[in-house]
Amino acid sequence: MSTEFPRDIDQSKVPVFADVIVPRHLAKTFTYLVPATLVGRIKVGQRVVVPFGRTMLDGAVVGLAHDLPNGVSRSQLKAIASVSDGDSLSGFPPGMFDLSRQVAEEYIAPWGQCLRLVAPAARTGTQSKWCYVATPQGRLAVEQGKCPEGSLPLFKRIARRKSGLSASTIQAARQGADRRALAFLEAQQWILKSEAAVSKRPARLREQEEERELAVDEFSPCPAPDGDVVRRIQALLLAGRPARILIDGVLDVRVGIMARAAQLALDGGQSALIIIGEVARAQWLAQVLRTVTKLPVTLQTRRPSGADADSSGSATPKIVVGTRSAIFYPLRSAGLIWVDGEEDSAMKEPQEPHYHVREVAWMRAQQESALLVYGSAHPSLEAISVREIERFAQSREVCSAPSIELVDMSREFGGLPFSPPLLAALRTILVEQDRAILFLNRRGYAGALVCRDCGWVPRCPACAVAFAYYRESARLACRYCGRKESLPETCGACGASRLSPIGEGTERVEQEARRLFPEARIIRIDRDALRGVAPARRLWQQVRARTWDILIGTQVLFQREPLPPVGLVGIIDADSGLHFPDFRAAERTHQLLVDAVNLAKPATSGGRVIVQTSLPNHHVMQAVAARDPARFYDEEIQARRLLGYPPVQHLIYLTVSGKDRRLTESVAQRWVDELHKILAVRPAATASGSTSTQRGLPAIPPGHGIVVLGPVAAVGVGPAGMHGWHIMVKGGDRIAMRDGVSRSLATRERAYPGRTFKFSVDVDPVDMG
DNA sequence: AGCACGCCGACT
DNA sequence: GTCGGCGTGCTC
Repeated sequence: MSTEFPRDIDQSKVPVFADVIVPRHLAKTFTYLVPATLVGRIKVGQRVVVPFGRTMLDGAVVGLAHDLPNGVSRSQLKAIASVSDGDSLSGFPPGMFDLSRQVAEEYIAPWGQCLRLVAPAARTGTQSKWCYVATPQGRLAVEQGKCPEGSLPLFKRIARRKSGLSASTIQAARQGADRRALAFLEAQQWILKSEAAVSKRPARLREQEEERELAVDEFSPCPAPDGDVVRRIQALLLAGRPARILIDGVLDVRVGIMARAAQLALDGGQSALIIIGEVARAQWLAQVLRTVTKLPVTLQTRRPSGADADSSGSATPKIVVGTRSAIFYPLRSAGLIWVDGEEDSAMKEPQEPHYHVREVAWMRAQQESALLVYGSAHPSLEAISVREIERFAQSREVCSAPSIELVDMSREFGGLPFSPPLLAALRTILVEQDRAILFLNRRGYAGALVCRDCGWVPRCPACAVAFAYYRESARLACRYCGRKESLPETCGACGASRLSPIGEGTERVEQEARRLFPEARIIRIDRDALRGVAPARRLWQQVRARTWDILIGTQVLFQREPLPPVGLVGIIDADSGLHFPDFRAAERTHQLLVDAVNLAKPATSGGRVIVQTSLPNHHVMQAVAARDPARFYDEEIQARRLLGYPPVQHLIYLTVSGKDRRLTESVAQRWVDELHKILAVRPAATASGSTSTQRGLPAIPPGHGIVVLGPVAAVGVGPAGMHGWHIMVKGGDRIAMRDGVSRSLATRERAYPGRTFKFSVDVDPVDMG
């Protein structure tokens, strides 16, 4: 990818050629002539409309030159059609053009693709609501030769697309003849302007309806004390230098501080940008902030559309609450950027460019000299490991935390979902007419084997992640390095022979609860139960109305507004998430358990949490039971250091996909080979313990070796008939890895043009596989 | 990525 | 016979 710095040139010399990037998955730039009328206006960073193939595209100038680049002759060049301006001269909100370049470099994505993130979507993309379709009478008329010559090409262009041609595609291009042709065809009713097949309106309406239902009144954020945090925020906002702080605390405390911080920013004439993972949470938070601060709050849960986001950024300071893509929201002066729940996997964009809000927010904060706040009840290891970060632990008062007990499931109760202590606690709750939440960790379903007696799980000796269990082939395989093993007969820890797939038996929880407590009102909230809009709404209404005694739920419990605390939280299978084949399995489990614990009332009001686990000595369980997150973080960071995982080292996850399984594998293998050459790495085997030495390679400083793992077959993802192979690049030298992968990607795409193979890159992957 | 050109199966 | 599926190729 050509990511050389934009160059400006001596404007006095003409003619000038402009290098333009377009919003497509194309890594290269395209050269255009600068028309005499625009010579003064075309600068690097200028947004321009250019003819591209048969259409017009919204691109950006990334370079200027007096000479033609090699390989192109002047005759094939087209001229820039116009500059897009809007309120800002360049057509981009201030700083956003540079931000898009940083994102492109950091995440190894075509710059043009990143442009779409920062350019208000007025013309870019095919999101237009309108499209033109040919009418039957139009087709007939044209068949009969009634169509004038001038309008014929346009009609044919529209007619050949069954679902019609997007209005924006034509609109941008319609000048002179095309414009007249379009008007003529429409007047004759030979074409029809109609709403595009995928209309966004129903979704938007639904969201608004849901927003009205949100139970904001039940939530009262802790009023932010004029304590250390608020004073520090105030000082940092005034300092006008980029800074990062981490606020580690429960939601009601965070929201209190957030409201104060936003207020302080606005008092100082600056805006506040608040990012939160889930749409429903963003809606809830916007409502809460409106109520608490009495300030204007804009909700931005989708990419800015032309209507709302003017290109220069909003002139009056305001509070913007939004989901992931709102990190690119144009604001004139963002003094405060708050990423709430920075550890949420929703902070990672699943499509190209695979940016992470935690990092993009920092890029933006640096650019705008803003204060960046990461807020979380259980910060990621990445956030706590940021070298210069100031951390404020706003821990719950000890008295406001519930009492927590661990129940060792490895020695008791023969596979029943409820241990005697949990049963007893449930009975008490029902007698006292309080409520209980039974929490299930469904993530464990992903298929590992576990010993029913001691909780041991077979793991890959090299990667330390749980082996994935393949029932059909009766094998174990490592999702990271591809190592395969046959099924163990007996448990590797205790020698028992009761190994079975994780998750079996948890379906029985609801059944069993109903059998044991026939008089209790029991509802279940999980992905299956929430399928469909109407059932989901009904269920959430029931949850809010508290017409239940026992609520059985999975992670989806945390995706909405916070639930009112209950007397008892029972965590049925606390350790099942530990066995997910992901190096973050323990971290995720810790987060979930902390969230589950926070569903309970304070101990002073009788709040209890019962954690059922087969691994009571695991650092996650110990940290939760002791209400001491440091126990978890200290041990977890040690493990990451030992195994070379983030945040100590870095990962880049590569995927090759294609139709033919074997061919795709060989293409992936060649990519691995090339990465070895470019990165001068030892073969993966060396790093994982065996002893072969590669001759002629430079010595790698200890701790900074880069390893390349794979290719590993992808498991059942992607469209049917496609085969994916994953490669993982792992190492300490982030820049070298990024540059190497970037270069190798370019050669791969050159070596395999066309669509036979698709290459994708995910820097700092969050969910793998 | 889009969008068009070009080559093979089920329909007026 | 052609309408329309989606497999390659190109975009300054």
